Amino acid sequence: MPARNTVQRQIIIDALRTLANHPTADEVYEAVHAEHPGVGRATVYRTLARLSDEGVVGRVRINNGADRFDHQTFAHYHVRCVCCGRVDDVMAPVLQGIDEAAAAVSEYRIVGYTLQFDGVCPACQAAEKNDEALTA
Amino acid sequence: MPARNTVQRQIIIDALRTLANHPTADEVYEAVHAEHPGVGRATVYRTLARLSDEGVVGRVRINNGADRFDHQTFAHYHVRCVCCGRVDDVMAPVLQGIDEAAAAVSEYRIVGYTLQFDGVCPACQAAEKNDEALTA
DNA sequence: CTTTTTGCAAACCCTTTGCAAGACA
DNA sequence: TGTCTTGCAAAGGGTTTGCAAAAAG
Repeated sequence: MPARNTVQRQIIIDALRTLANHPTADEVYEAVHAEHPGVGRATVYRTLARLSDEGVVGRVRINNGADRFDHQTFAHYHVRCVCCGRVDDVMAPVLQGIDEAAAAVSEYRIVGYTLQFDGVCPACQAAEKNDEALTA
Repeated sequence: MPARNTVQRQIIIDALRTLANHPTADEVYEAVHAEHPGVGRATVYRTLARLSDEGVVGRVRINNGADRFDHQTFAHYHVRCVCCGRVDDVMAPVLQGIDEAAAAVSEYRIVGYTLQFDGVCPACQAAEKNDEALTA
């Protein structure tokens, strides 16, 4: 059953294209709802889930945090700032043969993997330096 | 401030050693609470968090699911069954130089990464075969 | 006209928190 | 004793769900 081309679906796709930097479902909802107060939260969550199932958008799963959505769909990784929660792309070469390596030591049929980096973003690194200067 | 050696702490450590296969905090709570009804859920969550901060136990972060705890603390990966949610160890060699590779293409100071495999466990593979046989 | 989507609100899961009472060192 | 830890219950963040009304094909 192909997805119906509803007004809401298009609004949500457009919002995702407009919003930068991996918005959460709730951020998409806020943006959509601000412009179109009739659109409900459940619709945004349901539609984002469908879109990512269909491969129209990407879903970035974040440890201990809300999932984020990405209008880019090519394979790439993400890094999350442990200080401020910001998420950015990591354009590292995609790991080759890692599924096979896991399959070789497991009884599972491997269907995929998630790799997430944790780090400190430039802004928070700068803030750290300020703190040190003040403390010293 | 070193952790105090409370009765509850020891009970929780023992429960983790006894429980197999990466229990969630709530599963630890159920087990502990069954034996020691006086121990509350908050204590289990707080204590597990401390123990993993101290490196006494491992914490396995699961995408879209409860965190799991592991009395093994050496570095290894995990695979989660997309059908039943079961989590098992993946004793694949730990990736070398991956933090550096990410750091090379990012402005972030990389502090770590999380790698989680998704797959289908042996039991669910068998169940799939049964379904096919019935459908055919 | 049939089936899918929507919107709302309530429910859900997992986890954290405020606070007074209790336990440790 | 002074401080850390506990237990309870309530709140919190993020997401899903039941259902009747509305919209798509």
